[in-house]
Amino acid sequence: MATLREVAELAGVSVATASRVLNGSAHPVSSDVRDSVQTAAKTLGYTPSAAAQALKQQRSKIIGVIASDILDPYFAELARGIEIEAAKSGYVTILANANRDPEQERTKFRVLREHQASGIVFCGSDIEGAPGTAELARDVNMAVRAGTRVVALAPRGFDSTKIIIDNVEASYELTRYMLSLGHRRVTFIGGVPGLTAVEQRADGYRRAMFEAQLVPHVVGRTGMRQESGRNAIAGIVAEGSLPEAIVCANDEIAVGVLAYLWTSGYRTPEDVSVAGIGGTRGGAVFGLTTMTLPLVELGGLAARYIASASAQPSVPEPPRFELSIGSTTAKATSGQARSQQFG
Amino acid sequence: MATLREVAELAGVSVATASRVLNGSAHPVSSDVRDSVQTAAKTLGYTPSAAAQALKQQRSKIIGVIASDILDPYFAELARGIEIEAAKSGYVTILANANRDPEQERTKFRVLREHQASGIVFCGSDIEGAPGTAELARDVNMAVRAGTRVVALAPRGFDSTKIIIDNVEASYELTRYMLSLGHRRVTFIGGVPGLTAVEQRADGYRRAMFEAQLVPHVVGRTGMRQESGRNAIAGIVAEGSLPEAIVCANDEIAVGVLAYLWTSGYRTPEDVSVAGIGGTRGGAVFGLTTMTLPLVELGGLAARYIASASAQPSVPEPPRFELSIGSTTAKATSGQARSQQFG
DNA sequence: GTTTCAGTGGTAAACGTTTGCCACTATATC
DNA sequence: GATATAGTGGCAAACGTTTACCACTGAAAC
Repeated sequence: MATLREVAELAGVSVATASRVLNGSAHPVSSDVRDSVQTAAKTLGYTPSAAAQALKQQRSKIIGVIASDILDPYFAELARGIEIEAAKSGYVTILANANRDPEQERTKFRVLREHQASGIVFCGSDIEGAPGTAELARDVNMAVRAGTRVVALAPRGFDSTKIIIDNVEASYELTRYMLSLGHRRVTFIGGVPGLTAVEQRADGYRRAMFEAQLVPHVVGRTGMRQESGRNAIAGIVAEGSLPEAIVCANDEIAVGVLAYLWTSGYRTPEDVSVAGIGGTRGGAVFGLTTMTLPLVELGGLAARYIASASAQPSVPEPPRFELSIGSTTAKATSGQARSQQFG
Repeated sequence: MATLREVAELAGVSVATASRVLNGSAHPVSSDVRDSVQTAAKTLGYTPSAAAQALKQQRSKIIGVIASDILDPYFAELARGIEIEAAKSGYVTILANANRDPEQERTKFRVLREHQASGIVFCGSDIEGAPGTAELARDVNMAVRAGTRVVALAPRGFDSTKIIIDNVEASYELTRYMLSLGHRRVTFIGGVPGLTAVEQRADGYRRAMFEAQLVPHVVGRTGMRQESGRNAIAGIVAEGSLPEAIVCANDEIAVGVLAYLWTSGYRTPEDVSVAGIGGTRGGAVFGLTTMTLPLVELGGLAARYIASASAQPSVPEPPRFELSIGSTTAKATSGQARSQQFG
């Protein structure tokens, strides 16, 4: 690999000048010298050493992403948004999966710092009382004070910049929509116990239910994946009663619920209305009613914040959830209300 | 951030010794000195500078991943496998999405090289005749000769190490399974035209059909996503005829097909058998019959090859597809054969 | 005819590691 | 007692950049 020195020699200038030409600097360089350096670089196929630059400048053009579960389209879309926007400013994205485990998050965070990442984005919220949470918070707070840009895209118990969507409102709105369709027996399904984002969504659901003077039912908190939804609804069906409507903790769970219902001979929305929260692309194919979020944009916001040249970039407003009505929800039928019994 | 020099001073030794203790070296160090260095490092919260290490050693512990589409679970699982295995050896994974565009792949490849990645993994095959393919091949071949480890997990027209699964056989086997169920009108759906992996799968399907003296039908080559499957089957239904069985170019397409069928009142496998290729987790929830591949392991293989300490690591055998029979395929019924007409 | 200054280019000192080489000690070998 | 050798530790030179500082030129300002 050609180095700056070789380019400088070929162009007949000093490395300083070559550096100034090749890696944008305020220092002026005459246009003929500039040209000769550029042709020399092209001839030699010069590639700057990111390592040397990082070492010298004490920061590298790296954005770290610590995701809860990259297999969940919600995070995959977020990661993609970050990557697209990062690439525009010449940043690369280091992806780390942490499985919602604070210990793993901490390890990944440390590694990211070793690589002098300019910024680190946490995708996914924390779990109340998970061991290692306090230590992670300590590390993050220290890094933030040291000038590393840390962004959380979900509720987190540390002092990072926060671009956080309103989970409570999302499920509140969605539940109210279900109620507005005439459903009364509305169940909330899924989620990881203690996961802040899920608790918030459950809270929004409960608030809407209480306001309508209905009893909330929260079940199947066995995870955030499609299987969880499948298992949860299987459990409900096994108990012999189907609610009129189901609000799922996320889209994946909702898709799992649909998969079970459809393969078991139930129909949506005739037998039961189902909705998700998240707005991933997967839901769209199933015509899922869901609270959507522009995920790619949200990721982009975080990347742009980190890549921003300004010393104190303004924190962007988080996007808002929007209700996207699909074909998995419909008005309650009188038959529905009578034929089934609420657990 | 504490540097090695600070640690060395606190421990009362030279930086050389500190380096030898903290970053594994063959040079022996007495255990008491070793201890004092380690405690000093702990006290100061020493974090090695990956940039400095990369600069000095001319390679950094980075594995680059160039994926076709990170939103496709197939690649997401692969990426996850790479990440898990990479992390075990202290490597970090840089993820780049290239949308199957050789120009983008080239850009990402260059950036990865700037960061002195030890290795780069291409996930996803190339598209015949796509502009920029030759230039990408030139760059890759140059990098390979320069000692960068490049691994392709799908058919590719450059001289990288290859860990490539047998796409032809996968669809051949799957098609034969469909035929063994008694189906005669078997259609192949989906895929990106010219995408090598898809062409291979289509070829395997055709071979099986020819052998059974049946006319192959390949349709709906509009992409690899769920939407593509949905649209393709919608088109087929609009033409008024449903095949007895459908082999999809990948699992995502198959799920899209199922989504359409189920939401349109068709039943699987009663009305039509559907199968995919890939073995992503998503398919499992729908009970999809599919040719599965241990994707996480496959990714791990690539990572392990790159992280290998040996100068000439042996190239691992690719895993083989295995038929996983779900609930979306069944024996042909006599009614099926008579009631419908093949386009 | 000075002085000032914008424009341009070079010199050299970092940045934080790793590692080849040398030096010293203590023990083993002849 | 001389010599080899294993064990241990330090010195200093890189690795490829960036950038503060200095130097020179020519034109503008006085």
